[in-house]
Amino acid sequence: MAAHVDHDHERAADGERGHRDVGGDRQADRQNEEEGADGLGDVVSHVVSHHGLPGSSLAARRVAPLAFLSRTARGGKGAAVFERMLTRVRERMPPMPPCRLMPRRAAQAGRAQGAPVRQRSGTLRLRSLYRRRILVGAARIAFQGTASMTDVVRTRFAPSPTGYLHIGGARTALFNYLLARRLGGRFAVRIEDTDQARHVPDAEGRLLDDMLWLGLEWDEGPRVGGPHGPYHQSQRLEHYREHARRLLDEGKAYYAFDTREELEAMRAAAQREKRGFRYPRPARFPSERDAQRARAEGRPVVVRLRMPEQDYVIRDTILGDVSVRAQEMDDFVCIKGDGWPTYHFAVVVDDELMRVTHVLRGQEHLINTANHLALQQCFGYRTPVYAHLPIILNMSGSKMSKRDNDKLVRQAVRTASAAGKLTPAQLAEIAGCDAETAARWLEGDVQLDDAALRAVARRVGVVLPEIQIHDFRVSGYLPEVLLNFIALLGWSAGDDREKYTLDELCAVFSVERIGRTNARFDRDKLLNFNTTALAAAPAERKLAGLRDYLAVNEQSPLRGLGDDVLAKLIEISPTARIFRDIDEKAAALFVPDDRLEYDPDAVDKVLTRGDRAGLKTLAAVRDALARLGDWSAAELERALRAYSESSGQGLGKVAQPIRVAVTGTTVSPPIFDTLALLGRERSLARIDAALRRSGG
RNA sequence: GCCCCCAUCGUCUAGAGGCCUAGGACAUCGGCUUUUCAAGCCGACGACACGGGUUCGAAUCCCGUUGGGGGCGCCA
Repeated sequence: MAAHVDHDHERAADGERGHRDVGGDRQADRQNEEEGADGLGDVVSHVVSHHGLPGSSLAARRVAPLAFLSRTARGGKGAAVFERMLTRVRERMPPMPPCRLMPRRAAQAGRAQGAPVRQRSGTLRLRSLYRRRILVGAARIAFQGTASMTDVVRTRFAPSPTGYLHIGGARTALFNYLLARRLGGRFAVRIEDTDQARHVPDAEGRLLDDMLWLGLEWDEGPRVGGPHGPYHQSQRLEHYREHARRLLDEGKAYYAFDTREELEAMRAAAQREKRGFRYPRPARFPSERDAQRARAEGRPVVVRLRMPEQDYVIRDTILGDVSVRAQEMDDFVCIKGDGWPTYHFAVVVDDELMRVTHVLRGQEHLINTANHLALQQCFGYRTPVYAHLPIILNMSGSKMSKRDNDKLVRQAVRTASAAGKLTPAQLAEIAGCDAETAARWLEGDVQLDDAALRAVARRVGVVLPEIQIHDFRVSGYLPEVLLNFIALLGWSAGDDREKYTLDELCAVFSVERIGRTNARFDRDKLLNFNTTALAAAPAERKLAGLRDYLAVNEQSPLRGLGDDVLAKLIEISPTARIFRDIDEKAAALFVPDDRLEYDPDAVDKVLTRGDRAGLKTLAAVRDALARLGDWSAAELERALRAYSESSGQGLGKVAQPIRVAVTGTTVSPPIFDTLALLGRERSLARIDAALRRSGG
């Protein structure tokens, strides 16, 4: 039973593509033109179709040289050899009986009964062929063949403006940018602001600023315009309405009036019966008048696509062919109750209208693509080239998201509350919201906005890990380093090289070299990258970077310092990993003397502990310093080294008490520079204050 | 629950059936250096998830198991 033929889903074994009628016609035709009717693509699909049969590895071995030859196969004497080998491969491989797509379990049952069953998606076969690069030649043709042979390559980044740009989004943007640059095409940004409920004011500006900070400039989009605008979906509603109208008129879509509760109940029922949910399509579609009546009654009115009853094959450049069976497809909503389009609908309409040729996006969109193929089919639109990027996970293995930070802080707040250290009223005040919102946040019902979350985190002493691009800017990373690092998440050039500038990436990037496995975001490695880059960067770059860091760190005491001082700070911090290191190390130098805070642990460890040896040293050194004529770093070093030698203690024993006395902590730039920067008066005053405080 | 994708050191990865005793980078550990924090230098540890199959030969091709991830919205 497993292998019986279902005429609707019959697929000829010699490589006929499942989505022929999804705009695949044109695609297949053009490919054939490229390769010749009996070209490599044909052989490959032949092999792919039969790979499950014995002798397949033999076939693969035969195909390898064919692929190699394919470059010379179009004309010249290579063609004859190519043809001969082609024939031999075909003779060895009889066509496989047609079969239909089926779930894994049915396939297993079929195989057990000895039926010829092909693996459901064919992805594995394609993938393995890709891996051996047998297909690379063909893949390149397929990848460019869909559109780029006749059109200029156009990629887009289509973020939803709900906050800052995050790592995954940045990588998507970067890859789209690189592909456009590599193929001499254009890169557009489109704002997908179709969710009125979740509209976050200002989010778009922040997102775009983050992109610019990274150096990702777009050819078309907000702020710069372009020939296919407007580039905000909120300004394109006419297009969507028009398109929906078309589907409605042609009977390819229909009105539906279900409430959320009704839908929820249906889904729950499906779950209970252990089947996937599909919207129950009515036998007769509601009329325009029915829709008006429903509206008058206050019922929600949406437009659903009448999903064509067929399998879809997503031809993905990275993943290979991914099949989605008809029974998995649903009559999804195209137009929401508020009259705005859903993502699926808007994306298909806009990608066509904006002439997008290549779609690179996260793998979380992979299955959605089937919906898009269906819509393209209904409109008669062509299908862009798809490439779904592996997902970036955080180190714990889950998807990276802002929610993690929310959770982290919430947990800390609960602990603090339980210990009586934080009252609900205080929480609300810190977060800058009313008590009710604060309570709801504590329950996990809502998320705090960025500033509020930061404020609360600071209060409960939680150091937030960087998640969004902006976080890395605030921490003091170099944008070019972050970009370099992100590029390596899921992509490699195939050699041992790891350091690239954006221009260099443009030159070597290729979609074929994007991997299929999810990548974890390794902060330690990024830190190392930044450390190395910072050490190697010219002084001007570092100064500009530090300025940028200060621009987004309002509370830093280094703010407002002149370039000469900042340059000096950079000079005396040659081993800083991020700009925050410089900031934290030098901060104490720039707070007023009477506001200097002493770290009790530092005071205890360095000054008072062990019979107050540190204080004694400090007092002795103070007098030596006071006698100095020239308060320069060089002179200070000479004096302190001389003292350390004459007193028979290591320099550390001398430097640390001074350090704690003048900075309040055990960490600062080199002690000589620290003193020089602080100046004679303030240095001595701070030392005196420290001696007084500790009763020295 | 249903569907889909994925699988090489702890992490990112290289790997085109024989060049693999599996390469590089980060992390870790040990040593050196050292005025703090760092940084630097030298060295070590460390992986083909498991079970079948194909093949003279498998990290690589096939099947299965296990594990991980994603989707199942009037979010995108």
